[in-house]
Amino acid sequence: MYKVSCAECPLRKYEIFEPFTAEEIAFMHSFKAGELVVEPGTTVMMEGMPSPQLYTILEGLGVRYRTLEDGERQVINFALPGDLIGLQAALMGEMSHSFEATTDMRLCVFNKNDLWRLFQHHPQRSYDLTWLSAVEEHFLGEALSTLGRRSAVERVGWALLRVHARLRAVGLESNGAVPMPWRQRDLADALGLSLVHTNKTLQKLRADNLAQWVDGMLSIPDPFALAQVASVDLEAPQRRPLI
Amino acid sequence: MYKVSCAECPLRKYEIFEPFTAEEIAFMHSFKAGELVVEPGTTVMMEGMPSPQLYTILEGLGVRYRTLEDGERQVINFALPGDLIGLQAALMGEMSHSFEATTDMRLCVFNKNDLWRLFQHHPQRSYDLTWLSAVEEHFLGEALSTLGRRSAVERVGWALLRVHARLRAVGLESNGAVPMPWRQRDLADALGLSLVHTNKTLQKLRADNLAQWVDGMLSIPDPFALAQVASVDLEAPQRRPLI
DNA sequence: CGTCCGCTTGAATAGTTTCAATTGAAGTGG
DNA sequence: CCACTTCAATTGAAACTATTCAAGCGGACG
Repeated sequence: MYKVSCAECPLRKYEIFEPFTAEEIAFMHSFKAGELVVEPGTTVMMEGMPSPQLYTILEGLGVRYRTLEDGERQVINFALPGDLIGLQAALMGEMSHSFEATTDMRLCVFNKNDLWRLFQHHPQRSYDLTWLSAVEEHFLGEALSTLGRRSAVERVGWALLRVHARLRAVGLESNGAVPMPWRQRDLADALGLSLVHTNKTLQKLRADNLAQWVDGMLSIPDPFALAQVASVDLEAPQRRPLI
Repeated sequence: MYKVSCAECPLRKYEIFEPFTAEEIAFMHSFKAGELVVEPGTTVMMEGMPSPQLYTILEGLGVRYRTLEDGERQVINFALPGDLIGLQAALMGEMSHSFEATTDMRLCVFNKNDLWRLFQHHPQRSYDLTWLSAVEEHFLGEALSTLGRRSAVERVGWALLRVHARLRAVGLESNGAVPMPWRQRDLADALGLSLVHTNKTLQKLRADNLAQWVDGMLSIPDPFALAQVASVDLEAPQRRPLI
């Protein structure tokens, strides 16, 4: 664990919209407690457990999931750089889902005690935090409709389009492809489908050249065509990292 | 539209935990813009539309839902007294779901412009708002796992238990029964099941005397038995109204 | 070289949807 | 006051989608 310059911290992204005051920059330095580097497969936060800390993903990809009574797993969503992890634990006392790193990951660590300090002295930042929470709620609502009312092809197509767009938004696209390090098992658990059926659906999309997901890389030759097949509205607002 | 005494406003519930200062009470009076009374079936907020206002349900029951491209409807959740409606529109600019009153309803109206004032001058209240948002996220996660990984009996059982508990929590239980004014169609759309299958599942639960939902009233003779059948963890945290 | 893991395949099964039609209660207009 | 419409709940049967079970394949790794 070591301190890094604020320039490397995603909090800096704010500057695009509104420059920081000297006081604010000083505050953020004090807010950031350090960094955490973890290996693939590491469970960073566990459902039901309290956590004294709050994280922002600096680098790497992960997955948020819940475990059901019968041992089944429901993936809540995939986590990308810029995502905030552990707000629930900070506010509610304990996490309602687990968080696991899928690749090597570098996290920016904040102390949950400092959160209250943020609310007291930085209304703009706390407003943004609430905004972030509202955005999360929005995307969960979208996921809910997908699981509730869509066929396998639509679910898989929707998930690939969303993940692709988000990875592009955080600048992880190269040569028209984005990293997709998760397993078919993860996608199946995210979409409420069996592994077998997810596999067959992926093959269908691959055969029609609508989406290529091979060797941990995903490319979507024609997003509009895939959106058509998956009945997805491409115009829907995309998530953008804030903190 | 007319002003009501603060004693009638749910914001007053805070006093249970922490007395208001004179300044805060004055602030809340200024925050509350008035009241809105609507009839059953009224769409209070529409997905995709901005809204200059923010509501708290004082009385009555409603439903939050999204409409999909193909016209299908996904119920996000059922809304009870104490629930905050329209935070998304206030923060993100537009609603990601619609809100409709199921029964006669009385709403407390706030102006979205005042929200920023809240964040600036009342850190405790804005913290609570974020907390509320985190709780909402928690319950959406629970709904997501239910739709993704559970059978029809489990879904229906889960929904009935949750709604029952929430209605009880806001004091709407009488003679062991709570009001359940929604239609089988609404429940089906909430659970991602067909109407026919929802109907047959309800009948099964009724036959086994696990849940009686007739004439708009719901009673659950033995919650533990139902929780058993539905593989639901009764110990899971319940939502409590905050604002 | 053997084991593990992720991906793939086929066949049988089960759960859920869709279609089509009926009932009863409540509301509407002549 | 009675036909007529409407809406929610209900039923049965047929069709289908997705799950489960079971097995095989290939690459990675010790």
